[in-house]
Amino acid sequence: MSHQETRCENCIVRQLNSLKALKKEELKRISDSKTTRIIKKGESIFSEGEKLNGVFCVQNGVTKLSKMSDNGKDQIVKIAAKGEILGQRSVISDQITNLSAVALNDMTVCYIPKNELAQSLNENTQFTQAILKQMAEDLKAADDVIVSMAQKSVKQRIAEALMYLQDNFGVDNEGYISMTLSREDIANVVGTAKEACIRTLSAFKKEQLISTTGKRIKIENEKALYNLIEGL
Amino acid sequence: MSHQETRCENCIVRQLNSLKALKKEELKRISDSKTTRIIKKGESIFSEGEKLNGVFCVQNGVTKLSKMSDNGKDQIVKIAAKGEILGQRSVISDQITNLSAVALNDMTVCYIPKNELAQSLNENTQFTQAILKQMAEDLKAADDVIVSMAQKSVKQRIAEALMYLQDNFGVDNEGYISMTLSREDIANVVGTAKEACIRTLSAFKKEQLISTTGKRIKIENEKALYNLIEGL
DNA sequence: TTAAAAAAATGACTTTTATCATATTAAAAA
DNA sequence: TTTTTAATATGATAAAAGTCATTTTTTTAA
Repeated sequence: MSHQETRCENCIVRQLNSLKALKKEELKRISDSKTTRIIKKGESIFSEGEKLNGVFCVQNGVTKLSKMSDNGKDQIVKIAAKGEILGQRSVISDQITNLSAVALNDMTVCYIPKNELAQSLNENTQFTQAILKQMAEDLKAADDVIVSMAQKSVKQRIAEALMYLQDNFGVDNEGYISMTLSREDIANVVGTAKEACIRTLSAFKKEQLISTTGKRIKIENEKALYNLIEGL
Repeated sequence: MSHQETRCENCIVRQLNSLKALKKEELKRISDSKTTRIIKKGESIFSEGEKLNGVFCVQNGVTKLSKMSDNGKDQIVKIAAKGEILGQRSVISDQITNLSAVALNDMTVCYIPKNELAQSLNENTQFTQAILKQMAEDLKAADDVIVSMAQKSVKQRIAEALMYLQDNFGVDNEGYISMTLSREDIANVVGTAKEACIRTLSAFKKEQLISTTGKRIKIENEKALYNLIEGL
Protein backbone atom coordinates (compact mmCIF):
# COMPACT_ATOMS: atom_id res chain seq x y z
CA MET A 1 0.00 0.00 0.00
CA SER A 2 1.65 3.18 1.19
CA HIS A 3 5.38 3.68 1.29
CA GLN A 4 6.99 2.82 4.64
CA GLU A 5 9.68 5.17 5.82
CA THR A 6 12.60 3.37 7.41
CA ARG A 7 14.24 6.42 8.95
CA CYS A 8 12.45 8.46 11.63
CA GLU A 9 14.10 11.60 10.26
CA ASN A 10 12.05 11.30 7.10
CA CYS A 11 8.91 9.89 8.66
CA ILE A 12 5.84 12.11 8.49
CA VAL A 13 4.04 10.17 11.22
CA ARG A 14 6.40 11.78 13.70
CA GLN A 15 4.80 15.14 13.03
CA LEU A 16 1.63 13.85 14.68
CA ASN A 17 3.12 13.24 18.10
CA SER A 18 5.65 14.33 20.68
CA LEU A 19 8.57 12.94 18.64
CA LYS A 20 8.37 16.08 16.55
CA ALA A 21 10.02 17.90 19.45
CA LEU A 22 13.19 15.82 19.08
CA LYS A 23 16.36 17.32 17.66
CA LYS A 24 18.07 15.90 14.58
CA GLU A 25 20.73 13.99 16.48
CA GLU A 26 18.20 12.55 18.93
CA LEU A 27 16.04 11.41 16.07
CA LYS A 28 19.04 9.76 14.45
CA ARG A 29 19.84 7.89 17.65
CA ILE A 30 16.25 6.73 18.07
CA SER A 31 15.99 5.72 14.45
CA ASP A 32 19.08 3.54 14.81
CA SER A 33 17.60 1.67 17.74
CA LYS A 34 14.00 1.30 16.60
CA THR A 35 12.56 -1.81 15.01
CA THR A 36 9.53 -1.99 12.74
CA ARG A 37 6.87 -4.65 13.23
CA ILE A 38 3.97 -5.80 11.11
CA ILE A 39 0.95 -6.80 13.18
CA LYS A 40 -1.99 -8.56 11.58
CA LYS A 41 -5.62 -7.84 12.33
CA GLY A 42 -6.62 -9.45 15.61
CA GLU A 43 -3.06 -9.89 16.83
CA SER A 44 -1.91 -8.45 20.12
CA ILE A 45 0.75 -5.75 20.46
CA PHE A 46 0.94 -6.06 24.23
CA SER A 47 -1.26 -7.25 27.06
CA GLU A 48 -2.41 -5.86 30.39
CA GLY A 49 0.12 -6.63 33.08
CA GLU A 50 3.11 -6.82 30.73
CA LYS A 51 6.27 -4.89 31.44
CA LEU A 52 7.02 -2.64 28.48
CA ASN A 53 10.61 -1.72 27.78
CA GLY A 54 9.72 0.74 25.10
CA VAL A 55 6.90 2.47 23.28
CA PHE A 56 5.14 1.72 20.00
CA CYS A 57 4.65 4.42 17.41
CA VAL A 58 1.74 3.57 15.12
CA GLN A 59 2.73 3.95 11.45
CA ASN A 60 -0.38 2.47 9.94
CA GLY A 61 -3.57 0.74 11.00
CA VAL A 62 -5.74 1.06 14.08
CA THR A 63 -5.62 -0.58 17.49
CA LYS A 64 -8.00 -0.88 20.40
CA LEU A 65 -6.67 -0.29 23.90
CA SER A 66 -8.72 -2.18 26.43
CA LYS A 67 -8.81 -3.18 30.05
CA MET A 68 -10.41 -6.25 31.54
CA SER A 69 -12.96 -5.51 34.22
CA ASP A 70 -13.36 -7.67 37.34
CA ASN A 71 -16.54 -9.16 35.93
CA GLY A 72 -14.67 -10.47 32.89
CA LYS A 73 -15.80 -7.87 30.37
CA ASP A 74 -13.38 -6.04 28.16
CA GLN A 75 -13.65 -2.27 28.21
CA ILE A 76 -12.18 -0.42 25.25
CA VAL A 77 -10.64 2.73 26.69
CA LYS A 78 -9.19 4.20 23.53
CA ILE A 79 -8.90 3.62 19.80
CA ALA A 80 -5.48 4.63 18.53
CA ALA A 81 -4.50 5.27 14.92
CA LYS A 82 -1.54 6.50 12.90
CA GLY A 83 0.74 8.81 14.84
CA GLU A 84 -0.29 7.71 18.30
CA ILE A 85 2.27 6.42 20.73
CA LEU A 86 1.35 3.36 22.78
CA GLY A 87 2.79 2.41 26.14
CA GLN A 88 4.03 5.90 26.96
CA ARG A 89 2.42 5.96 30.37
CA SER A 90 3.79 2.61 31.37
CA VAL A 91 7.30 3.62 30.35
CA ILE A 92 7.15 7.00 32.06
CA SER A 93 5.89 5.70 35.38
CA ASP A 94 8.03 2.57 35.02
CA GLN A 95 5.11 0.27 35.78
CA ILE A 96 3.47 -2.68 34.09
CA THR A 97 0.94 -1.55 31.50
CA ASN A 98 -2.68 -1.32 32.56
CA LEU A 99 -4.04 -1.83 29.05
CA SER A 100 -4.00 -4.40 26.27
CA ALA A 101 -3.50 -3.41 22.64
CA VAL A 102 -5.03 -5.51 19.85
CA ALA A 103 -4.90 -4.61 16.15
CA LEU A 104 -8.28 -3.79 14.58
CA ASN A 105 -6.76 -4.10 11.11
CA ASP A 106 -3.31 -4.81 9.71
CA MET A 107 -0.78 -2.52 11.32
CA THR A 108 2.77 -1.29 11.08
CA VAL A 109 4.28 -0.10 14.35
CA CYS A 110 7.75 1.05 15.29
CA TYR A 111 9.14 -0.11 18.60
CA ILE A 112 11.38 2.41 20.34
CA PRO A 113 13.35 1.13 23.34
CA LYS A 114 12.88 2.98 26.59
CA ASN A 115 16.57 3.84 27.07
CA GLU A 116 16.71 5.99 23.98
CA LEU A 117 13.65 7.92 25.10
CA ALA A 118 14.88 8.30 28.66
CA GLN A 119 17.94 10.16 27.45
CA SER A 120 15.87 12.70 25.53
CA LEU A 121 13.46 12.94 28.43
CA ASN A 122 16.33 14.02 30.66
CA GLU A 123 17.97 16.42 28.26
CA ASN A 124 15.32 17.91 26.01
CA THR A 125 12.73 19.97 27.89
CA GLN A 126 10.84 20.62 24.68
CA PHE A 127 10.32 16.91 24.24
CA THR A 128 9.21 16.34 27.82
CA GLN A 129 6.84 19.29 27.57
CA ALA A 130 5.38 17.95 24.33
CA ILE A 131 4.54 14.67 26.04
CA LEU A 132 3.17 16.58 29.00
CA LYS A 133 0.87 18.62 26.79
CA GLN A 134 -0.42 15.53 25.12
CA MET A 135 -1.04 13.79 28.42
CA ALA A 136 -2.92 16.82 29.65
CA GLU A 137 -5.16 16.50 26.60
CA ASP A 138 -5.61 12.79 27.21
CA LEU A 139 -6.56 13.43 30.80
CA LYS A 140 -9.15 15.98 29.77
CA ALA A 141 -10.57 13.52 27.25
CA ALA A 142 -10.68 10.87 29.97
CA ASP A 143 -12.78 13.19 32.13
CA ASP A 144 -15.26 13.53 29.31
CA VAL A 145 -15.47 9.77 28.94
CA ILE A 146 -16.06 9.38 32.67
CA VAL A 147 -18.93 11.86 32.54
CA SER A 148 -20.46 10.13 29.52
CA MET A 149 -20.21 6.71 31.10
CA ALA A 150 -21.64 7.92 34.37
CA GLN A 151 -24.41 10.18 33.15
CA LYS A 152 -25.49 9.20 29.66
CA SER A 153 -27.74 6.42 28.43
CA VAL A 154 -26.53 3.56 26.25
CA LYS A 155 -28.40 5.19 23.37
CA GLN A 156 -26.51 8.44 23.86
CA ARG A 157 -23.16 6.72 24.27
CA ILE A 158 -23.63 4.72 21.08
CA ALA A 159 -24.56 7.89 19.23
CA GLU A 160 -21.41 9.49 20.63
CA ALA A 161 -19.29 6.53 19.55
CA LEU A 162 -20.62 6.74 15.97
CA MET A 163 -19.90 10.45 15.79
CA TYR A 164 -16.45 9.88 17.23
CA LEU A 165 -15.65 7.25 14.62
CA GLN A 166 -16.88 9.44 11.79
CA ASP A 167 -15.04 12.52 13.06
CA ASN A 168 -11.78 10.67 13.58
CA PHE A 169 -11.70 8.24 10.69
CA GLY A 170 -13.93 9.89 8.11
CA VAL A 171 -16.19 8.21 5.58
CA ASP A 172 -15.54 6.12 2.48
CA ASN A 173 -16.67 7.07 -1.03
CA GLU A 174 -20.17 5.75 -0.32
CA GLY A 175 -20.49 7.76 2.87
CA TYR A 176 -20.00 4.88 5.29
CA ILE A 177 -17.79 5.38 8.35
CA SER A 178 -14.34 4.23 7.23
CA MET A 179 -13.50 2.54 10.49
CA THR A 180 -15.77 -0.46 10.91
CA LEU A 181 -15.96 -2.04 14.33
CA SER A 182 -17.87 -5.18 15.18
CA ARG A 183 -21.05 -4.64 17.16
CA GLU A 184 -19.30 -6.27 20.07
CA ASP A 185 -16.40 -3.81 19.89
CA ILE A 186 -18.83 -0.90 19.78
CA ALA A 187 -20.53 -2.41 22.83
CA ASN A 188 -17.15 -2.63 24.56
CA VAL A 189 -16.43 1.01 23.75
CA VAL A 190 -19.67 2.27 25.29
CA GLY A 191 -19.72 -0.29 28.07
CA THR A 192 -22.83 -2.27 27.34
CA ALA A 193 -23.86 -5.76 26.24
CA LYS A 194 -23.58 -6.53 22.53
CA GLU A 195 -27.33 -7.29 22.35
CA ALA A 196 -28.15 -3.83 23.69
CA CYS A 197 -25.75 -2.35 21.14
CA ILE A 198 -27.33 -4.26 18.25
CA ARG A 199 -30.82 -3.31 19.40
CA THR A 200 -29.89 0.35 19.68
CA LEU A 201 -28.38 0.39 16.20
CA SER A 202 -31.53 -1.29 14.86
CA ALA A 203 -33.60 1.41 16.54
CA PHE A 204 -31.41 4.13 15.01
CA LYS A 205 -31.96 2.49 11.64
CA LYS A 206 -35.72 2.51 12.11
CA GLU A 207 -35.60 6.19 13.04
CA GLN A 208 -33.45 6.84 9.94
CA LEU A 209 -30.58 8.20 12.00
CA ILE A 210 -28.26 5.71 10.35
CA SER A 211 -28.26 3.06 7.64
CA THR A 212 -26.15 -0.06 7.48
CA THR A 213 -24.70 -2.53 5.00
CA GLY A 214 -23.25 -5.51 6.79
CA LYS A 215 -21.16 -4.11 9.59
CA ARG A 216 -20.65 -0.82 7.79
CA ILE A 217 -22.57 2.14 9.20
CA LYS A 218 -23.57 5.40 7.52
CA ILE A 219 -24.77 8.37 9.53
CA GLU A 220 -27.89 9.67 7.77
CA ASN A 221 -29.03 12.36 10.18
CA GLU A 222 -26.10 13.93 11.92
CA LYS A 223 -28.15 16.73 13.45
CA ALA A 224 -30.64 14.36 15.09
CA LEU A 225 -27.83 12.18 16.36
CA TYR A 226 -26.15 15.22 17.83
CA ASN A 227 -29.35 16.36 19.54
CA LEU A 228 -29.74 12.90 20.99
CA ILE A 229 -26.25 13.06 22.46
CA GLU A 230 -26.91 16.47 23.98
CA GLY A 231 -30.18 15.21 25.43
CA LEU A 232 -32.31 17.69 23.48
CA MET B 1 -5.91 24.63 63.86
CA SER B 2 -2.59 23.56 62.38
CA HIS B 3 0.26 25.92 61.76
CA GLN B 4 0.30 27.45 58.27
CA GLU B 5 3.67 27.76 56.62
CA THR B 6 4.08 31.03 54.79
CA ARG B 7 7.21 30.10 52.85
CA CYS B 8 7.17 27.25 50.31
CA GLU B 9 10.75 26.42 51.27
CA ASN B 10 9.58 25.30 54.70
CA CYS B 11 6.24 23.85 53.62
CA ILE B 12 5.84 20.12 54.09
CA VAL B 13 2.86 19.95 51.73
CA ARG B 14 5.30 20.45 48.88
CA GLN B 15 6.78 17.01 49.55
CA LEU B 16 3.50 15.49 48.41
CA ASN B 17 3.61 16.80 44.86
CA SER B 18 5.77 17.77 41.91
CA LEU B 19 6.95 20.96 43.63
CA LYS B 20 9.40 18.82 45.56
CA ALA B 21 11.48 18.63 42.36
CA LEU B 22 12.10 22.37 42.44
CA LYS B 23 15.49 23.79 43.36
CA LYS B 24 16.00 26.17 46.24
CA GLU B 25 16.12 29.32 44.15
CA GLU B 26 13.08 28.29 42.11
CA LEU B 27 11.17 27.66 45.29
CA LYS B 28 12.16 31.05 46.59
CA ARG B 29 10.93 32.74 43.43
CA ILE B 30 7.62 30.87 43.55
CA SER B 31 7.16 31.54 47.23
CA ASP B 32 7.56 35.26 46.60
CA SER B 33 4.83 35.28 44.00
CA LYS B 34 2.32 32.97 45.63
CA THR B 35 -0.74 34.09 47.56
CA THR B 36 -2.59 32.14 50.21
CA ARG B 37 -6.37 31.95 50.23
CA ILE B 38 -8.89 30.72 52.77
CA ILE B 39 -11.89 29.07 51.17
CA LYS B 40 -14.95 28.20 53.23
CA LYS B 41 -16.94 25.00 52.89
CA GLY B 42 -19.20 25.17 49.86
CA GLU B 43 -17.30 28.01 48.23
CA SER B 44 -15.92 27.70 44.75
CA ILE B 45 -12.20 27.79 43.92
CA PHE B 46 -12.79 27.92 40.18
CA SER B 47 -15.50 26.96 37.73
CA GLU B 48 -15.68 24.98 34.52
CA GLY B 49 -14.88 27.21 31.56
CA GLU B 50 -12.74 29.64 33.52
CA LYS B 51 -9.31 30.63 32.30
CA LEU B 52 -6.78 29.83 35.00
CA ASN B 53 -3.61 31.86 35.18
CA GLY B 54 -2.05 29.70 37.79
CA VAL B 55 -2.44 26.58 39.87
CA PHE B 56 -3.73 25.97 43.38
CA CYS B 57 -1.75 23.93 45.87
CA VAL B 58 -4.02 22.52 48.56
CA GLN B 59 -2.62 23.20 52.04
CA ASN B 60 -5.58 22.02 54.02
CA GLY B 61 -9.10 20.75 53.46
CA VAL B 62 -10.71 18.79 50.69
CA THR B 63 -12.29 19.79 47.39
CA LYS B 64 -14.48 18.09 44.83
CA LEU B 65 -13.59 18.45 41.16
CA SER B 66 -16.68 18.09 39.04
CA LYS B 67 -17.94 18.50 35.52
CA MET B 68 -21.45 19.32 34.42
CA SER B 69 -22.96 16.79 32.04
CA ASP B 70 -25.20 17.80 29.14
CA ASN B 71 -28.25 16.56 31.03
CA GLY B 72 -27.55 18.97 33.86
CA LYS B 73 -26.09 16.53 36.36
CA ASP B 74 -22.85 17.19 38.14
CA GLN B 75 -20.26 14.43 37.90
CA ILE B 76 -17.55 14.42 40.55
CA VAL B 77 -14.40 13.33 38.75
CA LYS B 78 -11.94 13.59 41.60
CA ILE B 79 -11.68 14.40 45.28
CA ALA B 80 -8.50 16.29 46.04
CA ALA B 81 -6.90 16.79 49.44
CA LYS B 82 -3.77 18.25 51.02
CA GLY B 83 -0.81 18.22 48.66
CA GLU B 84 -2.74 18.03 45.43
CA ILE B 85 -2.31 20.65 42.77
CA LEU B 86 -5.41 21.93 41.03
CA GLY B 87 -5.58 23.44 37.58
CA GLN B 88 -2.29 21.95 36.40
CA ARG B 89 -3.78 20.54 33.23
CA SER B 90 -5.45 23.74 32.26
CA VAL B 91 -2.22 25.71 32.76
CA ILE B 92 -0.07 23.21 30.88
CA SER B 93 -2.28 22.97 27.83
CA ASP B 94 -3.13 26.68 28.08
CA GLN B 95 -6.85 26.06 27.86
CA ILE B 96 -9.89 26.94 29.91
CA THR B 97 -10.42 24.48 32.72
CA ASN B 98 -12.81 21.60 32.14
CA LEU B 99 -13.63 21.13 35.82
CA SER B 100 -15.12 23.06 38.70
CA ALA B 101 -13.60 22.96 42.18
CA VAL B 102 -15.80 23.42 45.25
CA ALA B 103 -14.58 23.11 48.85
CA LEU B 104 -16.03 20.17 50.79
CA ASN B 105 -14.79 21.70 54.03
CA ASP B 106 -12.83 24.78 55.03
CA MET B 107 -9.68 25.00 52.98
CA THR B 108 -6.37 26.78 52.68
CA VAL B 109 -4.91 26.89 49.20
CA CYS B 110 -1.87 28.61 47.73
CA TYR B 111 -2.22 30.23 44.35
CA ILE B 112 0.89 30.07 42.20
CA PRO B 113 0.87 32.22 39.04
CA LYS B 114 1.48 30.44 35.77
CA ASN B 115 4.51 32.53 34.78
CA GLU B 116 6.60 31.35 37.70
CA LEU B 117 5.84 27.74 36.87
CA ALA B 118 6.47 28.18 33.17
CA GLN B 119 10.03 29.24 33.86
CA SER B 120 10.77 26.10 35.86
CA LEU B 121 8.96 24.01 33.31
CA ASN B 122 11.37 25.27 30.67
CA GLU B 123 14.54 24.97 32.68
CA ASN B 124 14.16 22.16 35.17
CA THR B 125 13.72 18.75 33.54
CA GLN B 126 13.34 17.09 36.92
CA PHE B 127 10.33 19.25 37.63
CA THR B 128 8.71 18.61 34.26
CA GLN B 129 9.31 14.91 34.67
CA ALA B 130 7.79 14.90 38.13
CA ILE B 131 4.60 16.43 36.73
CA LEU B 132 4.71 13.96 33.89
CA LYS B 133 4.94 11.01 36.25
CA GLN B 134 2.04 12.26 38.26
CA MET B 135 -0.08 12.80 35.16
CA ALA B 136 0.73 9.28 34.02
CA GLU B 137 -0.62 8.04 37.35
CA ASP B 138 -3.71 10.20 37.02
CA LEU B 139 -4.33 8.85 33.55
CA LYS B 140 -4.07 5.29 34.77
CA ALA B 141 -6.48 6.05 37.59
CA ALA B 142 -8.85 7.61 35.07
CA ASP B 143 -8.83 4.38 33.06
CA ASP B 144 -9.87 2.48 36.15
CA VAL B 145 -12.72 4.90 36.76
CA ILE B 146 -13.89 4.53 33.16
CA VAL B 147 -13.97 0.74 33.51
CA SER B 148 -15.88 0.96 36.79
CA MET B 149 -18.41 3.38 35.38
CA ALA B 150 -18.91 1.33 32.25
CA GLN B 151 -18.93 -2.17 33.69
CA LYS B 152 -19.95 -2.10 37.33
CA SER B 153 -23.34 -1.79 38.98
CA VAL B 154 -24.35 1.14 41.17
CA LYS B 155 -24.03 -1.16 44.17
CA GLN B 156 -20.44 -2.01 43.25
CA ARG B 157 -19.53 1.58 42.51
CA ILE B 158 -20.90 2.78 45.85
CA ALA B 159 -18.95 0.05 47.63
CA GLU B 160 -15.85 1.21 45.74
CA ALA B 161 -16.47 4.82 46.71
CA LEU B 162 -16.75 3.92 50.40
CA MET B 163 -13.53 1.93 50.30
CA TYR B 164 -11.82 4.76 48.45
CA LEU B 165 -12.88 7.28 51.07
CA GLN B 166 -11.74 5.05 53.92
CA ASP B 167 -8.41 4.25 52.26
CA ASN B 168 -7.65 7.86 51.42
CA PHE B 169 -9.02 9.74 54.42
CA GLY B 170 -8.99 7.14 57.16
CA VAL B 171 -11.40 6.76 60.04
CA ASP B 172 -12.11 8.84 63.16
CA ASN B 173 -11.72 7.56 66.71
CA GLU B 174 -15.10 5.84 66.55
CA GLY B 175 -14.25 4.05 63.29
CA TYR B 176 -16.35 6.25 61.00
CA ILE B 177 -14.90 7.34 57.67
CA SER B 178 -13.29 10.72 58.39
CA MET B 179 -14.38 12.30 55.14
CA THR B 180 -18.15 12.65 55.21
CA LEU B 181 -19.86 13.37 51.93
CA SER B 182 -23.54 14.04 51.50
CA ARG B 183 -25.53 11.23 49.92
CA GLU B 184 -25.95 13.46 46.91
CA ASP B 185 -22.18 13.93 46.58
CA ILE B 186 -21.65 10.17 46.84
CA ALA B 187 -24.28 9.77 44.10
CA ASN B 188 -22.40 12.31 42.00
CA VAL B 189 -19.16 10.42 42.49
CA VAL B 190 -20.59 7.11 41.32
CA GLY B 191 -22.86 8.64 38.69
CA THR B 192 -26.30 7.74 39.91
CA ALA B 193 -29.41 9.39 41.33
CA LYS B 194 -29.33 10.33 45.01
CA GLU B 195 -32.33 8.11 45.72
CA ALA B 196 -30.49 5.10 44.33
CA CYS B 197 -27.49 6.00 46.46
CA ILE B 198 -29.57 6.31 49.63
CA ARG B 199 -31.35 3.05 48.89
CA THR B 200 -28.09 1.23 48.29
CA LEU B 201 -26.62 2.52 51.53
CA SER B 202 -29.78 1.43 53.35
CA ALA B 203 -29.40 -2.03 51.82
CA PHE B 204 -25.75 -2.17 52.89
CA LYS B 205 -26.89 -1.25 56.39
CA LYS B 206 -29.45 -4.05 56.41
CA GLU B 207 -26.79 -6.51 55.27
CA GLN B 208 -24.49 -5.23 58.03
CA LEU B 209 -21.82 -4.15 55.54
CA ILE B 210 -21.90 -0.66 57.02
CA SER B 211 -23.51 1.28 59.84
CA THR B 212 -24.36 4.97 59.90
CA THR B 213 -24.90 7.84 62.32
CA GLY B 214 -26.35 10.80 60.51
CA LYS B 215 -24.27 11.24 57.40
CA ARG B 216 -21.28 9.48 58.94
CA ILE B 217 -20.57 5.98 57.63
CA LYS B 218 -18.64 3.15 59.25
CA ILE B 219 -17.51 0.14 57.24
CA GLU B 220 -18.43 -2.93 59.29
CA ASN B 221 -17.52 -5.74 56.91
CA GLU B 222 -14.64 -4.73 54.72
CA LYS B 223 -14.14 -8.23 53.31
CA ALA B 224 -17.74 -8.55 52.12
CA LEU B 225 -17.64 -5.08 50.64
CA TYR B 226 -14.47 -6.00 48.80
CA ASN B 227 -16.00 -9.20 47.44
CA LEU B 228 -18.99 -7.22 46.26
CA ILE B 229 -16.71 -4.85 44.34
CA GLU B 230 -14.85 -7.73 42.73
CA GLY B 231 -18.14 -9.36 41.76
CA LEU B 232 -17.48 -12.50 43.84
C1' DT C 1 -19.05 -23.88 -3.97
C1' DT C 2 -20.30 -25.64 0.08
C1' DA C 3 -19.80 -26.48 4.91
C1' DA C 4 -18.66 -24.58 9.20
C1' DA C 5 -18.04 -20.89 12.18
C1' DA C 6 -18.74 -16.37 13.63
C1' DA C 7 -21.41 -12.24 13.88
C1' DA C 8 -25.74 -9.98 13.86
C1' DA C 9 -30.51 -9.82 14.93
C1' DT C 10 -34.57 -10.62 17.60
C1' DG C 11 -37.75 -12.47 21.29
C1' DA C 12 -38.89 -13.28 26.10
C1' DC C 13 -37.98 -12.25 30.50
C1' DT C 14 -35.55 -10.39 34.70
C1' DT C 15 -33.01 -7.12 37.10
C1' DT C 16 -31.39 -2.66 37.69
C1' DT C 17 -31.90 2.05 37.82
C1' DA C 18 -34.50 6.47 37.13
C1' DT C 19 -38.26 9.34 38.22
C1' DC C 20 -41.83 11.38 40.84
C1' DA C 21 -44.22 11.76 45.11
C1' DT C 22 -44.20 12.17 49.86
C1' DA C 23 -42.80 11.39 54.62
C1' DT C 24 -39.38 11.80 58.11
C1' DT C 25 -35.37 13.52 60.23
C1' DA C 26 -31.63 16.67 60.85
C1' DA C 27 -29.55 21.14 60.41
C1' DA C 28 -29.71 26.10 60.08
C1' DA C 29 -31.69 30.50 60.88
C1' DA C 30 -34.96 33.70 62.94
C1' DT D 1 -36.74 27.64 71.19
C1' DT D 2 -39.37 27.63 67.24
C1' DT D 3 -39.60 28.01 62.45
C1' DT D 4 -37.77 27.17 58.17
C1' DT D 5 -35.03 24.83 55.11
C1' DA D 6 -32.35 21.15 53.60
C1' DA D 7 -31.09 16.34 53.72
C1' DT D 8 -32.39 11.68 54.20
C1' DA D 9 -35.52 7.99 53.60
C1' DT D 10 -39.02 5.22 51.44
C1' DG D 11 -42.94 3.84 48.29
C1' DA D 12 -44.84 3.26 43.71
C1' DT D 13 -44.10 3.01 39.07
C1' DA D 14 -41.81 3.38 34.60
C1' DA D 15 -37.96 3.05 31.76
C1' DA D 16 -33.51 1.21 30.69
C1' DA D 17 -30.44 -2.35 30.35
C1' DG D 18 -28.88 -7.20 31.24
C1' DT D 19 -29.34 -12.14 30.39
C1' DC D 20 -30.42 -16.28 28.06
C1' DA D 21 -32.28 -18.57 24.06
C1' DT D 22 -32.86 -18.92 19.26
C1' DT D 23 -32.84 -17.56 14.44
C1' DT D 24 -30.89 -15.35 10.55
C1' DT D 25 -27.18 -13.48 8.08
C1' DT D 26 -22.45 -12.91 6.98
C1' DT D 27 -17.84 -14.36 6.86
C1' DT D 28 -14.30 -17.72 6.72
C1' DA D 29 -12.23 -21.78 5.48
C1' DA D 30 -12.31 -26.43 3.67
